[in-house]
Amino acid sequence: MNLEQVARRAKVSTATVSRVLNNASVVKSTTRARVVKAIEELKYHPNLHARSLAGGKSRTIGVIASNMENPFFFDIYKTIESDAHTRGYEVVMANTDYRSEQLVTSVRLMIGRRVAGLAVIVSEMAPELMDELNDARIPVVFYDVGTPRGNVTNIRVNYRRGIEKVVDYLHSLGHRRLGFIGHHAILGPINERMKAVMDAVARIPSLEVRTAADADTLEGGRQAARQLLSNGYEPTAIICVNDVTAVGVLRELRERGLRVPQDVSVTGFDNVKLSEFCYPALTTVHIPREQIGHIICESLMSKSGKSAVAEAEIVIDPEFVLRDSTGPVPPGK
Amino acid sequence: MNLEQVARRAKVSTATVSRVLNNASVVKSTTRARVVKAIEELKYHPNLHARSLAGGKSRTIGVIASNMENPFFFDIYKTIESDAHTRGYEVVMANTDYRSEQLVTSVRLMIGRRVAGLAVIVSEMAPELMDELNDARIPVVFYDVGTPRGNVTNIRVNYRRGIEKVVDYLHSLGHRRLGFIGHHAILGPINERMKAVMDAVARIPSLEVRTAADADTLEGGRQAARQLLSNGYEPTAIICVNDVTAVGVLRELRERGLRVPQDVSVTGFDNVKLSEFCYPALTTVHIPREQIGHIICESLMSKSGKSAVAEAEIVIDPEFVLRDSTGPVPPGK
DNA sequence: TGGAGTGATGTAAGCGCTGTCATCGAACGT
DNA sequence: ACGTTCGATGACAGCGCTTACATCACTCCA
Repeated sequence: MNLEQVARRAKVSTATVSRVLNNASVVKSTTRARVVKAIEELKYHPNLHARSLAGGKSRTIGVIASNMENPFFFDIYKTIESDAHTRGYEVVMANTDYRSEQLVTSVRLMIGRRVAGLAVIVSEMAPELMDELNDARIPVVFYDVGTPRGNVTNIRVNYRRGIEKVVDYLHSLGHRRLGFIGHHAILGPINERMKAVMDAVARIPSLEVRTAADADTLEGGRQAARQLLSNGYEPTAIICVNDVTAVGVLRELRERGLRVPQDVSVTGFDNVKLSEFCYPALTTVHIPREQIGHIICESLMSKSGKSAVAEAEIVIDPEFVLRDSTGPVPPGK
Repeated sequence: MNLEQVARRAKVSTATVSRVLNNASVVKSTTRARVVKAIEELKYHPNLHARSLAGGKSRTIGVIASNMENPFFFDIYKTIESDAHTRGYEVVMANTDYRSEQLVTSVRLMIGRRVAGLAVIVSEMAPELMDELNDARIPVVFYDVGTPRGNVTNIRVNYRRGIEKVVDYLHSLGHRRLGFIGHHAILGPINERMKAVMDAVARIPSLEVRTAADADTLEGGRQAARQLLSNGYEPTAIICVNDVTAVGVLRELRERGLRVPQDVSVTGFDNVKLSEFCYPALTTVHIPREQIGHIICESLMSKSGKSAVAEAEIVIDPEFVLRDSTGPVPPGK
């Protein structure tokens, strides 16, 4: 079922059918009606591949994230999708699961699809891959990628400020022995986030911190908590890299008979919906996901218009959110 | 950057480049090396649209779900994706957000992309849309769509059995006044699931039930609970259509000072990871999402091979999972 | 009355691939 | 020495669209 058959049935040329499909106003209304009728009768659906190929544009934007299971990323995705739709764009998503080969595959897939723009929401990305993307002349927006290269917009969260707020608050409650739970991608002193944590703690001499890591899933958080508490270390407060992980930690503590916040305080990061709904509700740091989604989409759209916009860095300041999972250090600890 | 330029640089024909790209073994290794070199030097990425168009196949399968935010659907999606990848297929996803126009749009988009197969994981679908899909000759697998039409495989969960197990268990604990929390799509006596609930309750004369609904989100569950409890009704047990909703209900009960399970019992459905991690851990019904994902993928693959396989219905029997959110009816209730 | 202007439609050349068929040189058997 | 076979490669016709550009029938005004 193709354009030509529709054209034949409506007794017009393929160009006219194409014009009808693309809402060109030049078509006479009686002709248009004939064409529409033929389309319906034949149950015709335009071939999007042919369209993209012939038109030289795909009207599609790609979103690559490291873990769509985490509602934080999904919220960003949803905003992008909604914004894109209102502008007549489609969105294709790819999940990398924190695997760098998967990231390479996904990026190439997006290039192959000739997406009109690409949002990359992963914490780590090889410089060569950034170059590859840059050479493909695809407008790109990074979220939270350490050191971007090329003509891209990079959106960063001031993680440092966020973590400082958390550390300061815990310190004000009298906590001294802290735990930090991250995930593979960010553990290691090279990582910006990891450094932020270490620096925030180092500012206050009386503070001590140990770290543990796993993927940012419920189960991962639990495993990491187990690991953190396994070698006799008894933190009075545990800082988590995000809310999902924190919920996993909450469970492990419960299982060990440790009450939150009476025995141990726990903090999350992101302020996803779940952080309000778990028990106890998490003290966390809000990151405005919708705003991030809007910025990404807008930036992508403006870039695909002009040829070469100067690269930009956008920094977002997170807000501290006080809930029920934090409390004063237990007496005698 | 296209095939021709690569061919020119490697001093071969476009056909040979194409053969290299598609791993045809007929190419002499020295020629292959020249081509690979040219591809790398030019940073060439094949245009997937052209490939699909010329090849007449897309090696892509589509997945449409009503709410990817719910980990239940996402788990199915992930399994499909992983299975598809091992077979060299790509996956594109679409989220309908329970909106029927969005479903129509998504289905047409998939047809337009000429996907090799399509999984539709939504509870409700207009018959005309099913016909449209059928006419497009795309292999389709439905999950949990009420009354499928055309040459499709339909995977159903024996919801009836699942809900009976829940109702029977609550009855055995002495509960009489029940609440059921669904979501828009399933409320209304026509719906299979709704009927299952009503029938399961009707079997036992002493039982009474009232219903409330909202979307299957944390917030939606909370709203629905509020609605259910707003008009003086005091159920001693609340059955939820899924786990996410149940976690929302848990929060509302906590806010009202009602203890679970001492004052009110709550049950979920699906047995997503979160159901173990929330507090209290949910008594629920397990639905094997990975199995469903595997079946979907396999069915799709086998269909795209043969021309017309007989339609099939696969029914999955759910299992009752006892945890901490259910207990005996409070004395005097 | 004739040419310019205009609105509606047709013609046809690609877009970047794949896949069929043709070609060509080398090795082989007789 | 000559036809045969075969492995390796090239030529080229599409796939189903979009989009200049051409065309054609009118209308309008000098």
